[in-house]
Amino acid sequence: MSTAEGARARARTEVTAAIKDEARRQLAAEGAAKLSLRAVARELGMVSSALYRYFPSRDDLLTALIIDAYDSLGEAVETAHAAVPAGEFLRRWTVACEAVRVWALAHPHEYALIYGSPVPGYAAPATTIPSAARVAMVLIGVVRDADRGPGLPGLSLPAELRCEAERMAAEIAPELPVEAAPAMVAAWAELFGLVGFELFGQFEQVVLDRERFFRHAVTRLGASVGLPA
Amino acid sequence: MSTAEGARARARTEVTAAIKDEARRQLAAEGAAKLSLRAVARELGMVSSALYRYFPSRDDLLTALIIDAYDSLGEAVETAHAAVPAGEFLRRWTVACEAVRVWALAHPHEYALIYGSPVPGYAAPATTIPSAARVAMVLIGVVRDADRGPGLPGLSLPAELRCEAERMAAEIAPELPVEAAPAMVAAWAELFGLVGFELFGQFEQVVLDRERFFRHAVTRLGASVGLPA
DNA sequence: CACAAAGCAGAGCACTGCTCTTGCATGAGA
DNA sequence: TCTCATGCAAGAGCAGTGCTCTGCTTTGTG
Repeated sequence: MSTAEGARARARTEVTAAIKDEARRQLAAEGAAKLSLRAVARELGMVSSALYRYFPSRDDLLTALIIDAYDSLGEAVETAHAAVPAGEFLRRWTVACEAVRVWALAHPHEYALIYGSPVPGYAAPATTIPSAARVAMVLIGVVRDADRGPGLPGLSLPAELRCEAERMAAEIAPELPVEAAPAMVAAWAELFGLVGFELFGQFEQVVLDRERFFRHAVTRLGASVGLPA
Repeated sequence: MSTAEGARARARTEVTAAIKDEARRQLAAEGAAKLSLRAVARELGMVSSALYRYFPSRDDLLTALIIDAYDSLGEAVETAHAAVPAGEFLRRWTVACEAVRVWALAHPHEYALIYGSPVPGYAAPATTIPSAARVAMVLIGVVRDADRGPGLPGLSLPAELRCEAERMAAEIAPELPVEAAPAMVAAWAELFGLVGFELFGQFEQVVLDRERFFRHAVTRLGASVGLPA
């Protein structure tokens, strides 16, 4: 009665939030594979079956955590990027990329949840797409602004890819020059390739000064999508 | 007595191979998370506890499969690459990259096992390193040969990265020019970023003509490490 | 040929996700 | 204000998991 939604509904959202919090704690501590509904329930002082009133299955709980992780990463990147003056395109780009890396190092298990191998038999529902796209939107925004501003240098685009590039540009970033679309997607993949390799141990005994190397790589990446130095 | 190693040892290696084969079958069918020692034993007509005579734990079985997967991928890339004339550097590069993609699409679960998120609490032993390095060795070989041949164009290398680049070059590819080392590592990460994104669904509704896009991306990648067109 | 070692089966432990029934407390309408 | 339906938690139980321990049988070898 204290709120418009009624006491019952409010209690429900509170318990739901508490479950997600505890699940996130266990996720950070042990990883997605060891996330157990029973353990979450135990920690919250309830019985395991009670959790199924809030999440119909373990996968649904994971989906909720996935969306939260995408949003957490997206917000981190957006705020870091927003602190850079709009005219410094390359710095906007590198700062956004570095925010991805910093977030990933701070939340390795959540990163693995969203960018690692998908759980078998689990298909991420379409609900996750908007949250998942936030990082890409920031990167696209930088290139779009640079294109409107000083003008992007013409990127090469072989004839056989023209058709696909036009579709890509039309579908994901209508304001982007057609030539930039494939380069953007490739840069996007390299960014997460770099972060994933560092996080998942592939750089062990290969790259030691990770931060410096990463900064160099994303700077080159900015140039590869046509950002002026 | 029929062989030098003795009948007992031979039976042991045969059973070990049978276990790995069945495990690989289940891995391909259901993914690493659903690989169950009991199911493997059941399919082989033995009891679960008997498996522990061959693999001390589930993780040890996974390690064996990981090494096999790295070797399978490495061999696929090596043979595809060997079919290209030594002088066509860019084609050697793209063929090797495309072999990675083809293998990954044919063995998605094994790819996820070696390049996806690591199992929590599981650290890949150093035994896996030689097998894991085979793909990188092929790529390094192409750039090395191109450098000895027509000469690689000078890649830019900021002063602050010089030290790390020298260490990287010395440690992983002594014959490589120092300037090429960071570019190689970045290209390596992008290659697996691209393949991973396609395999793990990140390209859904973003890239449709995957093969064409991939070919374009790895061609650009070859140029980025200095290979002449 | 005898013996020790290797391999096997089976029971059992402590878990997991998930389902079903039962009983209780509480919020909402008469 | 009282009643009643609804939301929720509890607990037992099912089928499965990785892993261990105890005996028993097979088998290669000195």
